[in-house]
Amino acid sequence: MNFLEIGEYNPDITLLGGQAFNWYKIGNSFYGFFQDRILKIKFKDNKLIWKDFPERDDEKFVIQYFNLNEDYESKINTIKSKDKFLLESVVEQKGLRLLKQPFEQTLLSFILSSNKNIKAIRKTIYDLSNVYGEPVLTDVGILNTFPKIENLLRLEENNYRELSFGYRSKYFFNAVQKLNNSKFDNLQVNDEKTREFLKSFNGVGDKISDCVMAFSLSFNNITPIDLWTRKILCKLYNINDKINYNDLKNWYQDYFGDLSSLSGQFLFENYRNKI
DNA sequence: CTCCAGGTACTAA
DNA sequence: TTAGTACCTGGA
Repeated sequence: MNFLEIGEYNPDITLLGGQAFNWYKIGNSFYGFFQDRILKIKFKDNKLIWKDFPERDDEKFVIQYFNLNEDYESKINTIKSKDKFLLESVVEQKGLRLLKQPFEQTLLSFILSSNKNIKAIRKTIYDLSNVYGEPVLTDVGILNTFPKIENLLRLEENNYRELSFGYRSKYFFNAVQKLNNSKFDNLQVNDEKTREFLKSFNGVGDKISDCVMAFSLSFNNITPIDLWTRKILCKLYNINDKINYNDLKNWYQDYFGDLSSLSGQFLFENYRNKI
């Protein structure tokens, strides 16, 4: 096992909340499945203990995925001094962090998220991996990776119907083809161009493109607006509930700036976990 | 059984 | 630009 000093960290909220749907908790460890590996992590005494399968000791991947180069503590200090709601959220959801997830997998996963609750999304993505991912031997037996594009290319829309993707089957099928035919080197450079590219995928609208930008592509000033983040603004901050998507997102951006993603995630998890 | 879910596409005004 | 609605399915 390898380890990294990480400071404050809460894997339960970070890995099993609304950002990622590819983690399982087995005992005190978490197993995440990616397109080319299974990653095992455990958190203890401010250390992130990790191991990858197949074993490559790929520390770079772990550091990027968990955002370990950011100054988390100073961000938290800024956020909690913002107002009483943020203070409460930072205390209650202590150790929540943002992830920097691999692009393809994040986009495909969020395409499956529309109009589903988190538990159902996790099940769908588990089923997909279980059937079409590649088996990898780990210390708890065989676990499956998230399928690679090259393997998904062989499938038809109907294969996704069989996995109960429902009306998202067509979106998913089209996205696989499009990902295979697209070049995407500079997705973190220009937010307008990136959003335009993401929304050109069928089944990707405002919300899902923002999720991909915030949880995969490091656009830290974006809070994806869903039912919860909308409810939070309207009830806690007394915003008119007829406000449209972009105005609402702009409100978050104006209020939180570059800490918008992280702040929004704190409010989201805190509100969601209390009901 | 009903209602809802980290929405999107489509249509009509 | 805005409002209304269908959409697959499983969880609560």
